[in-house]
Amino acid sequence: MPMAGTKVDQLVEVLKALADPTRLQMIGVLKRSAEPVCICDFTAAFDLSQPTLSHHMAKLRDAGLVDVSKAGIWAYYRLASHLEPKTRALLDVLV
Amino acid sequence: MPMAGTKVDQLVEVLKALADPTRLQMIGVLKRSAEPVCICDFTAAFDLSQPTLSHHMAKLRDAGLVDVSKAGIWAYYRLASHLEPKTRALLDVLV
DNA sequence: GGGAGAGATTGACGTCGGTCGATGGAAGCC
DNA sequence: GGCTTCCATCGACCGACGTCAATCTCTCCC
Repeated sequence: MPMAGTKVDQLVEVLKALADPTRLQMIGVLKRSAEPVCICDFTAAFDLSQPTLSHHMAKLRDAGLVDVSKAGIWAYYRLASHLEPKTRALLDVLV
Repeated sequence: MPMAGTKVDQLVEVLKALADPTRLQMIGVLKRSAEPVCICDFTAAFDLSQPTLSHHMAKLRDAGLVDVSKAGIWAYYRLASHLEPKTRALLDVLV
């Protein structure tokens, strides 16, 4: 089943979203966490500015890897619930 | 088993090598092909210059994804035989 | 209303990455 | 030796990317 079902460009977009140390670790945190995570949790864990982390999270969101739900002041992020099978398998291998 | 065994940076290096349409398709060709493939085969398949394809192949080689063996004028590329389990699983998911 | 806090957006800067043309070997053939 | 072929390397160009400071938006609470 060689590259069947998913177009190359779409797969590349997911890979590019994951091909960054910060974003890969963010996805790892989200995948291991049962609870949604807010940006402020990441600013405490990573030594990066808040805009930078927000930018990384936007990349993950654009790639369809995470869902966000705003609750009051906070934005809660979690792993996307409707991941494609190939993307899901990819994350299972990676983190 | 969250991110166990492989350091994040090493994993990111592999992901960056795969996060390009040309290289992802090159890996697909190599993985599906029982025979080693030379650069000239890629120049026929892709609409890119020979230096560009050689550059992409070097990236795959630096990431440890492919092996090369020179025979006379030709350079034969194949999927690396000593892939890490996680990398192998990654390629099985992708292509 | 006014202040405070969380997060997104903007603008800027430096670096990295993909691409090409030109050049440089190395091997085979006349 | 001289020519051709395959591949790697170099230099250059340009767009994309990661990062930050500054600013904006929105919500909550006094």
